[in-house]
This record gives sequence, structure tokens and C-alpha cells, in this order.
Amino acid sequence: MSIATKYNPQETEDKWYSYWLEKRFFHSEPDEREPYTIVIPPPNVTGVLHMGHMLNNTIQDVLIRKARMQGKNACWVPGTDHASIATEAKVVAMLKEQGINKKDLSREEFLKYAWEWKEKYGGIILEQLKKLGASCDWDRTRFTMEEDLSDAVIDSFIHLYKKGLIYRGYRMVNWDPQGKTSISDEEVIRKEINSKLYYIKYFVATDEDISGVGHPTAEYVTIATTRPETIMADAAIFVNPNDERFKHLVGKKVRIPLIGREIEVMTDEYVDMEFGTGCLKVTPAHDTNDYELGLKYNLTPFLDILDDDAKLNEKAEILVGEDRFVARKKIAKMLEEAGNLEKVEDYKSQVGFSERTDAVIEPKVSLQWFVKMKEFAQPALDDVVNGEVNLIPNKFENTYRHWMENVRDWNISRQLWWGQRIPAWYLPDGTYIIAKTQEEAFAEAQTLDTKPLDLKPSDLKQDEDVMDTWFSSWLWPISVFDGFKDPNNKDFNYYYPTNDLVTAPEILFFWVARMIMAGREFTGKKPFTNVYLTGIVRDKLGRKMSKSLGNSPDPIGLIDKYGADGVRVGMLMSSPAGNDLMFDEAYCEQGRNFASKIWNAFRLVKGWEVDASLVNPNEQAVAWFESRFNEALIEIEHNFKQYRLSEALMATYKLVWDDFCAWYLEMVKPAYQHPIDAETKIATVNFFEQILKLLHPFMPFITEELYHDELFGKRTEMDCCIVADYPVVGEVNENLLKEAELVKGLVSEIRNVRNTRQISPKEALALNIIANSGANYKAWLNVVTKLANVSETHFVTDKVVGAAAFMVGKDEFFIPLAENVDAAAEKERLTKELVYLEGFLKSVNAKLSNERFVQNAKPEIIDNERNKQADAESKITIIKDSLAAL
RNA sequence: GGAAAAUUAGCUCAGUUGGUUCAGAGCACCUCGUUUACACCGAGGGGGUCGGGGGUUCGAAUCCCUCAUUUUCCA
Repeated sequence: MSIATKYNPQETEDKWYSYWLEKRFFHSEPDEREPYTIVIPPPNVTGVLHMGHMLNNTIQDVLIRKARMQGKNACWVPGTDHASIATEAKVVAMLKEQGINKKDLSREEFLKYAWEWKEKYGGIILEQLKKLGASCDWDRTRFTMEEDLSDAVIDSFIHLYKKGLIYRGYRMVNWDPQGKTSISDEEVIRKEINSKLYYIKYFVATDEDISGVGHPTAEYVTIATTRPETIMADAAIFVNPNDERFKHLVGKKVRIPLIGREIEVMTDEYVDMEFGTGCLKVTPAHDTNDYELGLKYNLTPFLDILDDDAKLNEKAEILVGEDRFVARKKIAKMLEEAGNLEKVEDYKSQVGFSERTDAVIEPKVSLQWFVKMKEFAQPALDDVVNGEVNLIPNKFENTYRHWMENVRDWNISRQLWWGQRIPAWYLPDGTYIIAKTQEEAFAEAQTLDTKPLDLKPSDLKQDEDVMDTWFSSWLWPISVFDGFKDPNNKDFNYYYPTNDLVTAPEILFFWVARMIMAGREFTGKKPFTNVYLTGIVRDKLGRKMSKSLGNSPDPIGLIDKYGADGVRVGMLMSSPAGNDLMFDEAYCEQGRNFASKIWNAFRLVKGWEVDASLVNPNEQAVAWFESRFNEALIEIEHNFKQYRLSEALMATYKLVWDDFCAWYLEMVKPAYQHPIDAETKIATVNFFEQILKLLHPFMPFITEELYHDELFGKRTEMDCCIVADYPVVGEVNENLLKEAELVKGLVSEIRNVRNTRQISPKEALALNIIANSGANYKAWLNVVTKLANVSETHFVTDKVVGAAAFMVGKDEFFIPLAENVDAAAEKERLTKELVYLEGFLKSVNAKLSNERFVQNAKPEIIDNERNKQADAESKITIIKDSLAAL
């Protein structure tokens, strides 16, 4: 059977992915083997594959494929996240296009549309992952809003509520006026924007000012604010207690401009004397820091002058119904006309934007559900500090610790419909019962002392809010194995805790940390052992990939262009854990070229005809490559242990390209159209098979394709590379490796002799050797002869005059040339080397004659220096002799 | 404003407890070569005061101080 001259990824990839699925190689069931488990970080159900997913899932697939080949029961659980706010936003937008307003729909109607939309578009991303070669157990695909997982969310809510770890209360939250929901701190994107700083005069309230609206009086304070539209909600003015400028005003009342309400001038260390005017207006309902001050001093009144859509309400007294940004402009004008505006300055400030809707976040006090986090934080911190859970790289431990030590309560309610509804049931009097169903809530209501008369089940109204998506994803490693539904089930006992988690550092806190917390709380066990943190995929200029910049390549397009194997290699080529990846298509090109190299090497070996009568001339080469393979395998395993995937790949790449293709195959390959001996062919085919296995986790498709070639004999239908035994480390002959390095050096030197003298590679040369080192060059003669085109070799004891001479290590080599050797050039070359060696020797001698060095340095270091000294001395002698002989 | 990390070749990065010629790899670049698996190739080559300065040490890319720059997190 012949083989195509070029590798065709498209055909190969679809063919083998289907075959793997058909033979159920990805599927895992508990058995007696050791499990190796990864749960996928569930992508948003509405998402499409981007470069971050490519990196993340390539890493997971490499880990899972390697474990599978190493005999573990590998299980990679895929799935998607319902992503409440993101999905709801998309559904709302879709309905809007159809002319449907969410407001006009009932909750049930809206959810019907949302589910329809999810069924239609959800899970595209999982299909895309298949193109990449992801070997997930698709039978185990889960969705965070499917029934069992939702039950887990509700049950865990009830569990925590009963433990007193969930409460309902007024707190300052990040309010998204466009999505009309609170969002978590993590969903707020801070951006620096150009704004203005308004300097506003607040006049001291005196008896003469009977206007009651803060008209000018003799004394006043000036405050600087970026938000003049909130002054109507002011509760106090604060100055620093050490600020001499305002001492005389402390305790006095000033009037809020335009509306004239009186507020007091108070003091607190919090106020920065340097910032603005040194006077701070405090608006507890509309600023997080002001809220804290409000609590501290129990400031009243507590006015919330903004509606849910960020328009001013009647509490503002003026500009009622205006949007906050419109109101800002208008009030500035009004202040100016009233003589309260001192000046306006340009100012850069940090403003929070909603990650989903890009609306400016409004700090807002509202009634929400919270999880107390203090108790969760300690065990989760301990796990990481004690090494129960490893963060890779561990530089993230500091950040993790900082976050866990300053943890704040978790707002888990969202004013949305798409998600798990809060299981709180309100009685007509406003009290509530936490229960899974209306019936259960009703039953519990019967036990209340304060139960209203004639209570019917339908009188109980469920909370309108749903839970934060992360309140379901923090259960992911547990719930995908039904650890809530049936805590003693076979899967859960077998697969949990999982092994590795691969995710981005940006969700270290709000996902990874919370999974550890949930693991400890609900199962008593950690959810995973190792957390591999990938970086952000950026473009080669270091910019984040974004739609607006248009700098994100289409992943599927890349796969079409370079093959999935090529793209996988490209993604891994330069992505150490925890570092951002500067993505450049050139890496994918390198990956594709690598696949091509493997393909062509295969074509070479496949083409060899065996002549059984030939004696094996390649024993040395075969023995060497075997050692070299094992040496590389040790390095690769070492890199894998430390999760240095890019280095493991690079070591594999060099083994295949340099050692196998450039050296080994060149050593053993027969002359054109000549047959090869049986032993060499068998050994080479065997090496090739080992190499395919080594490459498989990185490049699953091309390796599977070649693995099935008849060159390797007949395969049974289940004998596939995906489940082949991963190579194990064999013997390494150090001496052989050392000699090979000398031989490679020798071959390079001979090539150099040709290069510098313009001698054709076709012209055979004679070689004379003075083997001072005792290296066994005789055993390597075949190799040298072939690689350097040497016609005859002589072992000599005296220098050869009139020949091109060079050294490798301590050994001297001479190549007699037809034309005269350029003595002057030769002299220059030798002199140069002599100067270098003498300088080197001088520094070594300096060390050795330094008493303090000899006294303090470790003995093996000193021995080393002595060896260097002896080496240099003998080389110098040889070079001096050569110079003399010229 | 507070905290953390980083700064090594044109680019992306290695460099373990300070100690071999330790200044490295891949890519890119330059020269040569269309040799019979592969031009998606082969052979050779150039290129870095290890961000600056200071210190500890017999010895520093590696440890300490300081400055600069960058990134991230928190406020």
C-alpha cells in the first residue's frame, strides 16, 4: 500500500475522531484501574470557541490522553454552563429583534423562549471542541441547569440556609441598570475614563438665609465630586480631623445646594486632605466608601434617589425622572446659575462597567441573598497552604491567600429569570420559608405559631430572583457525578476527588476557590488536587483578543488551515503555565511543518526494501538512538510531572526532528534504491512506533493515522494509538551518548572543512585520527563514513602535515587535501583558539591559586576546576605542536 | 494609594540548592546547497554588559538593597 506524498489533515481527522467515538475510547466506567479525572471548566452554553478555549482544552486533552495511554482509567467530563446573565442578555436581544419586549412576557413565556434558544444554539462550542480532538466522555455531558444539577443547587441552598450560612439583607451591591440586576464584583470591569470634577459650594446654614435653598452666605465649604447628580442624597460633609483649614466649621450645618436640606460637617481619618478640596460629601446610598461611613456614624436620612434603571426618583426632589447622566449635565448648569458651582476640572477616574451589558455600574443598596464566606475561607485556604491542592504555578498562592483572608460575603441573588430560582416562599405578611417546593413550604408554614388563618398553598409566593451562575458552578465537580442526588453512587466514589483542573487565573477566586469551599462543605473532600492555571491568549503585540480589535483568529479556520495537530502544537509551543500566551499563527505553521516532517520520515522508512542476506551495519546507531530515546523520555516525563507542557513538547520535538530524523535516519538509511538489512528495519520501525506513542497526546490525529499503517503489521480493531501503552523508560548508556556527541562534533567539523574550502559533499575525503581521549571511534566508522562522506580512515600517532586539521574534545583529526592547505589561514585559526584557551586556563588557574576558593568551595567543584585545568593544558600542548608543525 | 509578579538574543521563553565553556532553546535572520523522505528541506553562521546602579561572596543571570519600566490584583 502506498502512502500519499503529503499529509492531509482534513480526511484523517474526521476519520479517526469518528472511529474513536464509534469504538467508545473516550468513554469511562469505574473499574479496578486507577482513575484519572478532569472536569471541563464548563463554557457558556451560548459561547463559541475562542482561542482561550483552544489553549485550555488542548492542555486538558494532552493530560487526559497521556493518562489514558499510561493505563489509567481516564475520564474527562464535558458540559456547559447556563451563564444566567450572559444567556438572558442574548435571549432578550434576540426577542427584541423579533419585536418582543421582555416586559410583556410572563416568566414562563420568557423561559420557554430561552430554552428553545438554548436547544438551538447551545452546545455549538462542544461540537467545535471535537474538531480540536478533545477526547471527552460525551456520554457524560452535563448542563448546569439540567434537572439533577438544579436540584443540587437548590438542595445546597437549603442546606446552607439551615446551617445559618445564608441570609437575606440590605447590602451595597453592584447594580447593572441595563440588565436590572445586581452583579458580582468579578463581573465588574474597571476602566479609566475621562470625566469632570465638579467643585460645589455648600453654604453654612444661617438665620439670614431664609430662602431655605442654600443661597450664598459668608461661610461655605467646597467639595469636589464627579457625581453632582447625587448631592440630593447627601447625608453629611466630612473633613479630616487634623485639617486646620476646616476646624472652625466642624459641627456646623451646611445646606445642600438647590434643595437646601441641612447636613452636618463631621470628621473622619478616612478623608484624604490632599484630594480635591479636602472636604468630602458623603452619599451613603450611592457610593461604597460612603456607605461604610454611613454605617459607622449611623447617618440619616438614608436616601436612595435612583431607580432601578438609574433615573432619578421623587426622593431627589428635583430632576425627577431624568437619567443619571442627563441629570449630571443639567444639575451642573443649575448649580452654576445658583452660584454654587466654583469650577469644573477635567479628571480621569476609574469607573466600573458591567462585563455583560457594558453599562456603568451603580453602587446600590438593595435587599439580596448572601452567603457568609468567613467560615468557608479558612478550610479552602488551608488546602492550598498545606499542599492538598497545588496551584500551578505556585506564584498564585500569594494572591489566593490575600483573597481568602479578605473574603467578603457572596451576593448570590440575581434579578433575572434564567437560572435556579431562590427557594424562598413568602407568606402574605412578608416572612419567608426556605423549602424546595410550595407544598413543603406550606407544610412547614403549618407549624408556625404566627401562621395566618386560612393559609392556602397558593398564598405562598416564591422569590422572583434566581441564583448567581457561580452558585451552580461551584458544585460542578460534585454534581457532574451526582454527588448530591446520590452521595454513595459508584461514579462519585470512584472519580471524585478529581485529579487536575485546567483553568484561567482570572477565575481563581470566584470559581476555583469556591469549588474547594464547596468540596469541603458538602463532601468533606477537596474537589481536585492540581490546578493548572493557563494564561490569557493575546495577539503577538500583547493585546487581549477581542471582537472590537478583530485580532482574534477563528479557531476553526486555523484548524482548517494547519490541521488540528498543527494548531495544538502551535498553542502549546510557548505557553508555560500561568503565563499569557502571545499567540502567533507562525507557531501553528511550525506545528504543521512538524506534522509534515513526521509524515515524510515515515515515507522514508516505509519505502525501505529488506534484503535478508545483508548484515546489520548499524548496531552502533541503533544502540545510540535507543539510549537517546530513553534519555529524552526521562526529560519529557520530568517536564510532565512539573506540568511544563511546552517544554515536554519541545523535548519531544527535538527528539523527533534532530535526533531521529536528522541524525539517526541519516545514519542508517541505505543508499538510494539499495535495500536495507532486516535488523535495522525492524529496529527503526520499532523506534517509529515508540515515537508515535510519545507524540500522540500532542498530535493525536497524525499519530493514529500512521499507527495503522501496514508497516507496523496487522492491527486489531481496538489496537489504536489512543490506547497504546505509553513508552516506559529503559536503559541509558551514558558512555554511548557521550561518544555520539564526539562523533556528531566530528561530522560537523568535516562539513565545516568542506564549507570553508568549497569542497563538494560528493567528493569523498580521507580521515586520519589521533584518538587521545580513548573514545572508540572504530565502532562509529560506519556512521562517520556515511554522514561525512569519508573514503578511508586511518588511526595515526603523528600529526599529518599539509592537511586540514581540527580537534574534537582532545582528539585530533587530519584531512589530507588535494590542493595545498592555506598555512596562513590555518595558523590564524589555531592562534585564535590558542588565545582563547590560554585565557580560559588563566581564569581557571586564578581560581585554583586563590586560597579562599580552595578552602571554601565544595570538593567536587574544585575537582572540576582541576579537570578543566588539565584539559586546557593538554589542548594547548596539542595546538602548540600543530602550530610548530605548520 | 496598597499588594504581588516580571524584566535574559529581533520575537516567545528555559536557566533547579550561587559553582563545568553557563549565558541556552525554538522561531526569525544571514550565507551556502535544488543530495535520491521532506524547500513545510539540509549544512553552516551571526546575534545578549542577563533592565540600570550598588552590595554580600573565593565566585552572582541566580542572594540582598535601590532606582526604572511593565503587567496583574485590591482600593
